[in-house]
Amino acid sequence: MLDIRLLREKPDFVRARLATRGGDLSSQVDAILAQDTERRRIETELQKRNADRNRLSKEIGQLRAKKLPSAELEAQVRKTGEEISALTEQVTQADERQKLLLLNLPNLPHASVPVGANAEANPVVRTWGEAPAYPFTARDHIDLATTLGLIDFERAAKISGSGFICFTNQGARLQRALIQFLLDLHVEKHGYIETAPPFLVRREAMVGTGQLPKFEQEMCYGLEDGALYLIPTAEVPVTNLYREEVLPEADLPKLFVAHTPCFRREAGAAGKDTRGLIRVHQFDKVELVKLTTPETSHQELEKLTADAETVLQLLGLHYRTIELCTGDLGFASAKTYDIEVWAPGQGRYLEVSSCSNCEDFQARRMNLKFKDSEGKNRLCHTLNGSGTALPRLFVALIETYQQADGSIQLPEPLWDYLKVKVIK
RNA sequence: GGUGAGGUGGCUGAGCGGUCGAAAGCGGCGCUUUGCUAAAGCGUUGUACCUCAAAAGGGUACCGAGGGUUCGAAUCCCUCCCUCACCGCCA
Repeated sequence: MLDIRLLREKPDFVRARLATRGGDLSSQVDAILAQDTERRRIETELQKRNADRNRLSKEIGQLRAKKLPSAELEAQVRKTGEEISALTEQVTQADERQKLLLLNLPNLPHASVPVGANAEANPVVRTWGEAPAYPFTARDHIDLATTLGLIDFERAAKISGSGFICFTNQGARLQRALIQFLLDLHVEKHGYIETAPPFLVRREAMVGTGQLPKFEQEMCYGLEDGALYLIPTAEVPVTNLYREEVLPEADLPKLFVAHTPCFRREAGAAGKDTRGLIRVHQFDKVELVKLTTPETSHQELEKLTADAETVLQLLGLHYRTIELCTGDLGFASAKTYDIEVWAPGQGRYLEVSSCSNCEDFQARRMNLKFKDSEGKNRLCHTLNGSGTALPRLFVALIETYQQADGSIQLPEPLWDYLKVKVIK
């Protein structure tokens, strides 16, 4: 959510920044400003009426204390009370309209973000390693996993439908080993605090991080009773942990790592990546979240991205890091790096991590603040990034380390976790 | 799921339906005293929003949330949320 004061004071700046995302956001800005003017007009009127009532009621109290008649004033206040009820209703409605409009407006891209129309304009900021070459035709993960008995696609679909997978045997062990490896890495080497948050959250939490209200249909699973939502990412519960709190500045930055399942409808992606485990409705992910001051957030984003990249470096997986241009930026993000790992069996890069600085966009929605050195309460900045998504890491890993005989020669960091060096 | 207790300012903790944004204590900040510290004394100390060109000033709201009663609600009534305790059930 953007600061309404910024919209009021620099509407042209906001319009210009939003325009770089593409689409018609200017008319939304106009609608918000009109609504804001109207809201303030009614609110000021209401406050005057309230002041009247307070004053008159006090007078009535004084008259009564002196046993003097007060019926006339009482009639007057009763009338004022009716006006107040009507105005209060109007203010509530105006507030709600304005809030809804603001909640549906995306974040401003950071000034450093390259301007571009879509994903084609995303610059590659660095590349690590090289795509491995094979003296045989590289097989894809579906082939490998099925042959080795690592994943049971058919039976998962039988019980849950398409888009669900079941890791089995060494496949399940490999995923568990990866989770353990990732958590240990981020806790022990990168200084994150491990958290194991709820997988079901209230609506407010989803609104706080920006999944709602805009993406209700496309993205999220809600429970029938409407009270709780299945998290699409650990970003939701973890970023919201300190919502509605004022943190001491000395506590920042706060660094969290969490392993959770993620549940996604993927309604907007029908027909894409339907086979295999590239795009599924439920997957595991190790997520990194930071709560910082505005002064350090962009530097923390660089570190967070580097922390995620370390995963791929340690596992010896070729990857590239791209920066999302303005047209490809997510709703809540001011700046995002995507990390894409090479999948030899696919012959393409797969997004395994998306590292974003949401600046104060989420913090304003969730009322997350810190007390600065001068004692003023200011909004925190929030960041998140995958460290990393499990299924796609799994894909890249087995496709990269496949041998001619279809076995998987695991990289050294996983040996202790999996207790074997080769999956065959 | 059942029963009971309770949710007040940074914390502890008062609060008869009117003068309560809220006593008192602690903590924080400032000043005085002091060579320094300690101690003491005095003062000050919430958030959001509206108004104002800005500051100053003025105003409104907020005592878990939302409704209701009333001329007037922290105070009375209802619903919900949450916390704590005990019981039941359960991984």
